[in-house]
Amino acid sequence: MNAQMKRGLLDICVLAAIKDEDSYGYKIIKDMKPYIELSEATLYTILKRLEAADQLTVRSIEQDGRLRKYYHITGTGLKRIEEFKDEWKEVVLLYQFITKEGHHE
Amino acid sequence: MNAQMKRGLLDICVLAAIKDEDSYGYKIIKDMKPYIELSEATLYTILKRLEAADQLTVRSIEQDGRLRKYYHITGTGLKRIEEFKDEWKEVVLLYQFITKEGHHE
DNA sequence: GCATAATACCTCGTGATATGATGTATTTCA
DNA sequence: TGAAATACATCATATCACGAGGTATTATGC
Repeated sequence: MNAQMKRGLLDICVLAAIKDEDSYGYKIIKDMKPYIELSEATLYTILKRLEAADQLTVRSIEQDGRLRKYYHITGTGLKRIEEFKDEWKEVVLLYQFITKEGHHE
Repeated sequence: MNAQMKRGLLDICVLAAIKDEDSYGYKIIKDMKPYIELSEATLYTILKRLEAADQLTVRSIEQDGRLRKYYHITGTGLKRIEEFKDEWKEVVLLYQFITKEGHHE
């Protein structure tokens, strides 16, 4: 999938990836890989953005001397997913506009 | 629809708007309005981009002293729409990932 | 034992691009 | 006569995905 298409989808995907269970950077990338690929640089940009927007919270855990940051979705984050579902309806209409035959009257 | 979501869709929408019948800037905006709103600044940016990518051709027509530029889709443009349909399948899978309940095993 | 890969975090610079603001010129209509 | 609609255009700005590069630890293969 190209970069333009990803915009508007990636944020929501990351929220979805931590929705049911707190997760951390490396795992999020692996979990999303079958559906969409994103670089670490992209993910950390997104996580920062979502944290600044109060859509997730962070909790640092030291495990065997290795740092791990767990991300937890907030109410605002869950709301964002719900809003996306509404927006999706518009996207589907747009898809129909793109694929329908004979626009002219 | 937010700006991020529009990216990756707008180019294709403009191509779809001229797919069956040549059209010009102002009309394209009006035709797309029920489905997606875009400013003139955005449209002319897109038209320039699509022309540079050989996805459409331009033909200037003087009508009652008023300039009108008609845009015509090329084979490359039609191919782009077809490619988008494939990409759409990935987007739908992504939507399922976002909306499914219980990601954890 | 040692190199390579995997895990796990991070920053910086760049390129692509949607949009508001702004400008030009004509026609239509109240 | 003046406002709105038609129709084009440019520029500056903000957002954002990503490649390139960096640090440190643990696991794996030879």
